Amino acid sequence: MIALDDIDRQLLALLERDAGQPASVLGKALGLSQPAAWRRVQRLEKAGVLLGRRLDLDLEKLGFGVTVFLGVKLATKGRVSLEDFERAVMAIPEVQAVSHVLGLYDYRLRVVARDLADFERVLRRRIMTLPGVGDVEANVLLSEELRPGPIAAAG
Amino acid sequence: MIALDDIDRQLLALLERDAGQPASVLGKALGLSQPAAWRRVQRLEKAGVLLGRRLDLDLEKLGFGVTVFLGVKLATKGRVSLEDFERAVMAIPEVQAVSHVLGLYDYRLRVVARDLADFERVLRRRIMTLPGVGDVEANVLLSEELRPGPIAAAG
DNA sequence: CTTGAAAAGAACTGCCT
DNA sequence: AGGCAGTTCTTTTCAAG
Repeated sequence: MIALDDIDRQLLALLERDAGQPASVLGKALGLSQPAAWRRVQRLEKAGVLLGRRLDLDLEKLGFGVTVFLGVKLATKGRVSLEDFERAVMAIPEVQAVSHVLGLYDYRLRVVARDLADFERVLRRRIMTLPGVGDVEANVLLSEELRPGPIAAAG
Repeated sequence: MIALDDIDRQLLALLERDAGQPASVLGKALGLSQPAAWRRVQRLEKAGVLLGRRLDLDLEKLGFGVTVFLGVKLATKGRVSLEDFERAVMAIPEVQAVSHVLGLYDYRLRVVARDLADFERVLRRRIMTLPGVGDVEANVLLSEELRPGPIAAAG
């Protein structure tokens, strides 16, 4: 954790909404000169707070009409099982996120597919055959609302 | 859905890894001139495939040490209930994502908090008191691996 | 921490193939 | 569709207060 002042927080809040803004625009909004705003962004990057910029894509328009959240319980949970499972699950291209969690399930996966038929194929051929998989629970995504980031809201 | 050729796909795959790359670099990697690469990016933005660029932040370094996935069942599920719930849940700053899903739960939430004590406060005071909330299931995030995006992997 | 200037580079435009 | 040349704007470094 690093020391952020109010201006850093405002800066991150602005960038959370649109990471493509030039330093001149950020500076104007914050009452800073363009180089001053630029240096703040640089400092946050070097401090490892700002890891990078990612694309926001329309999955539907790319042909991925189905997103499913999976909860996965492992049948066997030794150290080797976890590593085997993680390696195998990351090799499935449709798996967008693998979260190791504590609770009723051991892993939460975010999986994309062209449609439900395609998802069934992935589930039966790839997921259910993963090493050590026990119970699997699925939630099909209907709609989603995302917040720009934690600073803008919870500052 | 829109028509993308191979070059568009390669372009998106590159941008998924780092959305801050200049068109000159993208062009070099694709065997195109800088304006040609730039025009492709513009076209994808106007087509609505590329929605924008988002920040990738280190939540730990920002003081959000805890992330929890919540599954929420509603007790009453009329049209009004869903809308009431969605409006109320989005007003909680710690809630980073609200996903309306089909399955054992009605909603999946992604919640951040400073620590577990802070999370308990959010859960008891904000989440459990939401209109219409029935069963709630929690998974505490231990670690997470994200893919850069669907194109790089599943093309 | 700021300004202002200057150089380098990226974005954008128009014209041409 | 792509390339080239030129203009505008941003980024980046530097000198200095």
